[in-house]
Amino acid sequence: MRSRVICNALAPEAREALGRLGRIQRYPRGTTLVWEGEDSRIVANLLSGVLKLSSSTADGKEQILGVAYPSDFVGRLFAPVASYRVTALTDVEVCLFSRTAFEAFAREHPALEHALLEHTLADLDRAHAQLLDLGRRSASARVAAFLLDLSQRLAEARCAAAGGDGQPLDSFDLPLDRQQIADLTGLAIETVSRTLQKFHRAGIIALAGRRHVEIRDRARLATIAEA
Amino acid sequence: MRSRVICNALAPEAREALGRLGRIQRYPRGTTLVWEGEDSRIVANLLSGVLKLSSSTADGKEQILGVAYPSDFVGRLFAPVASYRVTALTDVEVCLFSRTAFEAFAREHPALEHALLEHTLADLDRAHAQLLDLGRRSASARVAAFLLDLSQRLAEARCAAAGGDGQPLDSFDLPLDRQQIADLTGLAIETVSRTLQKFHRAGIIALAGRRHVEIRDRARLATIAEA
DNA sequence: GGCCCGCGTTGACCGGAATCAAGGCGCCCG
DNA sequence: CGGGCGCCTTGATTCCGGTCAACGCGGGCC
Repeated sequence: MRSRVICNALAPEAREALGRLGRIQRYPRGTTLVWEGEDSRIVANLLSGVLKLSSSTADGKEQILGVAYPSDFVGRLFAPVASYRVTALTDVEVCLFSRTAFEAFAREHPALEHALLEHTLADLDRAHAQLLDLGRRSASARVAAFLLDLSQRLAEARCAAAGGDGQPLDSFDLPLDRQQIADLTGLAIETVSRTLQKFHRAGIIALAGRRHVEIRDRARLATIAEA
Repeated sequence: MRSRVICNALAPEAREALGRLGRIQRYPRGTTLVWEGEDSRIVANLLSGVLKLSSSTADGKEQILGVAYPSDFVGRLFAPVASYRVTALTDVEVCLFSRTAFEAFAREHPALEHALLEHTLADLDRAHAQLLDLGRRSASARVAAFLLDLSQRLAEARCAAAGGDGQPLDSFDLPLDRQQIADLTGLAIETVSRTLQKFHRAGIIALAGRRHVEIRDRARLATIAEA
């Protein structure tokens, strides 16, 4: 399996040239890096931490479109305005590029555009899965699917960073608070809370503190997520 | 504005070479070209007609992930299995390619991969808009948004084919029946029917026959779609 | 270590859309 | 032009999840 970091598609010298275009930047939890509707001037590679990509209705209800983990590429290439907001869910470290400079560089390096294409197709697959969830699944199924997806993606991010084995994690801290889980799953915060407690009482998961989760019965969770 | 057909990104000789890889094929309405979960062996360019891309839950509820119009590229590159079903909503004419042959050709032609990237990013934008709809909007807003989007995309497809001006159409035939609109908007068929009748009684649209729609008050429809 | 703020949980109630159940009627066929 | 099938509409009822409201409690801060 190839690395998930897009710049690894490049030869070492090209990678170094790209590195010179970018600059490392840190932001504290809660910072919004890009607002929906504003000029799309930057794109970024997420080095550490977790970002949310979100959009909202005119009357202020928010929907999280996706969550980015370390090694993910973030930003909308080839569009003058950003169509979603990008916010740090944890302290984050990103490698920022000027969108236009990055685009020009990509034009010169087909391998990079190829990697971006594969990455974007994977994002599209995830969006499709989320569409099925939001359109056709119950609250329980959505929360179960969220937990399973999170455990998988945290494991992948850890793998990309530290060379773990990519097996899903059974015990982890939620990078999202209850409201954010609600925004991701298209539910109300109370429904998220009730559903998590229901899983807890059923012995499917364990909850400790506000953020810690342990998956105790992955198979049952998967069954619930299917329906 | 560049053409929306991806092969127009190529120089004439390359376009001809690509043409030799593909073959034109017609299918009657209702044909499923690709099943979800089966080997992903083909990709295609839609020449005429309308396709739906859909996925379903274990218990059989369907969600339409997107609808493809003439000039759209369809299929999942770089994945061994198809993640969604592709079905003809009308009689269609497509230019079919072997997925692997197309991929190899794209590797040799960076301009094609670039066009595919832009196309995929546009698909992702549409999926994001649909996520906001399904997660956070009422039945009325979803149906209104569907009608507006359809009128826009039918106009674009007509533009790509016949050189129209790309202005949204106010009068058109629905390529989808009520059940398919329900599957696209994540609603029940009865809710779709009731909502359309409500718009009709309010004078926002006119309905004639089963398929014909005329948008009479686009501004009001847009307001409803926003909420 | 105690206090307090804000996130999370729980309960009561409500409402929008799903579901269940009949008809109506457009449209294709003979 | 008439019949009948299948799509569509309409109505009655249910129920899931949203909303409103109050309380609990974890964890940060003094």
